[in-house]
This record gives sequence, C-alpha cells and structure tokens, in this order.
Amino acid sequence: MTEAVFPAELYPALAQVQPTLAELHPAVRPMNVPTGTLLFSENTPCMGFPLVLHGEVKVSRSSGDGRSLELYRVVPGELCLVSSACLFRTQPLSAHGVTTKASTLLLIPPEVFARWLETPAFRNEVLGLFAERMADLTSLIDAVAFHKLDRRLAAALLGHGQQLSVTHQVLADELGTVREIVTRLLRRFEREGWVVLGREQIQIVNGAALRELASSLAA
Amino acid sequence: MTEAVFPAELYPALAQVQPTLAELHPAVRPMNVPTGTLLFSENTPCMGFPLVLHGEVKVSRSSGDGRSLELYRVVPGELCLVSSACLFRTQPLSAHGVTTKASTLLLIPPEVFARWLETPAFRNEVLGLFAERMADLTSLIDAVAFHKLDRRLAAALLGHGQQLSVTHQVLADELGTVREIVTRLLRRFEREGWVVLGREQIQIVNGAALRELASSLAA
DNA sequence: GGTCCTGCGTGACTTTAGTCACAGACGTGG
DNA sequence: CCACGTCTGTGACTAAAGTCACGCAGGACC
Repeated sequence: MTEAVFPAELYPALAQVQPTLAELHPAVRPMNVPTGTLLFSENTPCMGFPLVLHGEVKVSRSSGDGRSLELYRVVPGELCLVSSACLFRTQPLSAHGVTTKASTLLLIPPEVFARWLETPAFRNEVLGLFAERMADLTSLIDAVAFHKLDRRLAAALLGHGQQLSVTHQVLADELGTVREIVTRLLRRFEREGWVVLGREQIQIVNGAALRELASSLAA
Repeated sequence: MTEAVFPAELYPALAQVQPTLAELHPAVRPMNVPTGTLLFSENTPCMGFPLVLHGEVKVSRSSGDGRSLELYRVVPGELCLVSSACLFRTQPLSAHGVTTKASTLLLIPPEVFARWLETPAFRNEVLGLFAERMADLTSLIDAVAFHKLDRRLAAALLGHGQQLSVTHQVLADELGTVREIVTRLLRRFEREGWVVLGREQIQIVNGAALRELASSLAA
C-alpha cells in the first residue's frame, strides 16, 4: 500500500531470498495499476513473474465468440503462474489476466526468479502454489463438465458477503455462459426467495439454500 | 523394461541429482504393474511422487454419477503431479490414476524429492512439467466449456494412427460424456464417410475432415 | 425535459446433451 | 450349439443451455 514495499507477513518465503528485494529495488520496483488493467493476454509475450502485493488479478480464458470463463484469482501473497508456462517452456500464453481492483504488482525477471528458487522456502512456496492451482483448475473442470449452471451460479454468489454489486454479465463471464442465462437463474433464485435483485445488486437472503444447492445435496 | 532401471536419455535431469538413484536403489525400486492398475484415487492417501519409467498413466476425474473425464496422461519421462497437491499442501487428492498399459514406476518419497529439488536441472524439469500441465488443464477447460462434443471427439480420435481399437465407452470416459452420445456422433462421422466402424475398431478414412472439425474452421 | 447508454427481464425457438429402454451382433466358453 | 457377457445401434423423450429479438427501467449528461 504505502512504502511497505515488502510485507514480510505476506511473503514469509521472500524474507530469506537472495538477492533481496531491497538489493533489487531500483531495477525491480512495484507498479501501481488501476482496476481493469490488462496485465497479459493470449498474445502479449510475458515478461516475468508477477507478484501481487495488493489488489487482485483475475485470470480467465476466452472462447472465440463472446464468452469468457474465469480460471482463478491471484490475491496478495501469490504470484501468477499462467505466465510460467511461457517462461518455463516456450509456450504461448493460454489465458489473460486483468486486475479487478487497483493493484500493486512486482514483476520478477526470470533470472531473479531462478535465483530465488535456490531458497528452499521460496521453492516450496512456489511448488505449493502450483499444486494449489492445479487443484483449482481440476475442480473447475469438474464443475464445468459435471455441474449444472444453477449450482455453479449459487457457488459463485457465495463468499462475497450478503450484498454483491455485480452485473449479470460479469457473473456470466465468470461462469463461461451468457447474460440471459444468468438473469433467468437469478430470477428463479428470487422467486424461491433466496435473493433479492436490484440494478447491479444481489442481496442474499437465504444463504443456506444457496449453499445447499451449491454443494448439491439436491443432486 | 529390462534392468535399464534408469534411462538417462529419458530423465536427463536425474543424471545430476543427489542422492543418486543407484544410492537409493534398495529402498526406492521400480515396480511393475499391469494394465488397469489403480495407482491412486480420490480416497487413497498418496505416498510419493510417481515417476513413470515405462508405460502410461491416465489421470481422470469422476463425477458423482457414472461419468468420468480424462485430465491428462503421464508418459515415460514425466512424473505425476496431481499427487503433488496433497504432498505440497495437505489437500485431498482430486483425481485418480490408472495405468493404460503395463507400466514400470518409481515412487519417490517426499524427502528424496525435496533433496532432488536442490539440483537446478531437476527443479526446472519439475517446474516446466507443472507449467505444461497447467496449460493442458487450461485447454481442457476451454474444450469442455466452449467446444461441442463432436469437435472434441474428432480431436480425441486423431493422433492414434489410422486404426484405433477402443470401445465407445472408453471414448465417452475420455470426454466426460456417455456411451450413446459417442455412438451417435461416430455414426454421424461414418455417414459423412470420415471413419469406418467395427466392433472395437475405428478406422479413420478422412483424417483431414476430422482435423478440420477438431480445429473447427467449421465453427 | 429529452436522448443515450447500460443493465435487466422475457418469450419463443433451436440445438445439444443426456436418459431410458431395448434389440441385435459378436465372441467366448461350457 | 447355446448361453452369456460385452459392445453397438437406435428411437423417443426430457432437459439444459444458448440464441434472437425485443421492451423497458434507470441514470447520466446535455
């Protein structure tokens, strides 16, 4: 946020790393970007490993036609790994990343990253993150392949508090579907008395019912 | 295969690793398993990092009801990474792995694996593999979310030579759908004159057409 | 007040996928 | 040969998702 450039609580693994961030400071310095900045996309070559200091990055994949589907989000304390595909192998980038909030990022050049990997703690951090991401993607695959949309929508609504301000289009992009479907499902939820809808507003009235649908005890 | 336990051509990165495989030999030794062996599943705890010396491991995910969907295959020279999720983090395993051929595996205990990561070459190998797998999963997500089944089926048929011997059920499990649908699509392909069908036999007559469908120049 | 633009709601329709219930085909082994 | 299991083919039906084409509401900005 401020000049607390290097929050050790956030990145305990980085505390032990050589060369230290302080040493690198003039060369590698945090960048502030506003909400909605496109950080990388299917075409742009990728420059290094983006470390999120603050804010949030949404990584998603687009279909040829107008749809898109969110893969996962990178929150402070993590770094973005899609980029790694094209850094570790020479593969084209397979998704794009956009900030969903004003964010502060650090772009670690590959050489520095490679040196940091000498530190076991950092290494574990990175491998753990990879593992977690694989699990995320796997469960996304599961959701997309086997779950109905109502179920996925219910899940998407949860965990953002009682009141969300999102457009139906944004939810559609998160789920990989189109606006109309989201509208319809939301209205169904409203008729059930689970949510109350307003312009860019969704208020959750019956979280339990949503949770039940999301985990589909109601198969 | 034989006592060529440690094919250096296959695992160049392992050549440099400490402790060497030879040193570990009595403790960590290759196991031979027949086709169709369940190596790990959603419930079984995972023991280490399976390195495929020879054969093939299919990693897939099952839905509650009878369907399943193939995530990817591990071929000789690779190691299986789903396992890593529960080794690097303490997460439940999110998929299951079955050998599709008689195979030889080496199960690397976590401690050994951690030591091997000290070697930069091995580290790069592992991270590269992670990156590749992430890309695989991402494109699977793309396929499942955005592509029609006929397109995915066409893609699944390609790259196995002119003549495949698989049952429709196996293809269905690969694609995450049910047998009837595969049968119907295949018959459609046959009526188009793209394939010739027989019991457990699919002969590709017009690969070009399939390839075109798979890459969907025909949207 | 008007006019734009964005977001929402909806009805009618099409397509895709999945379900159910069977029937026939083939091969194996008694 | 006959019985049985596996694999395939199919018709009829349902349901889910997506498409098209609107109308309408509410702010925002002249």
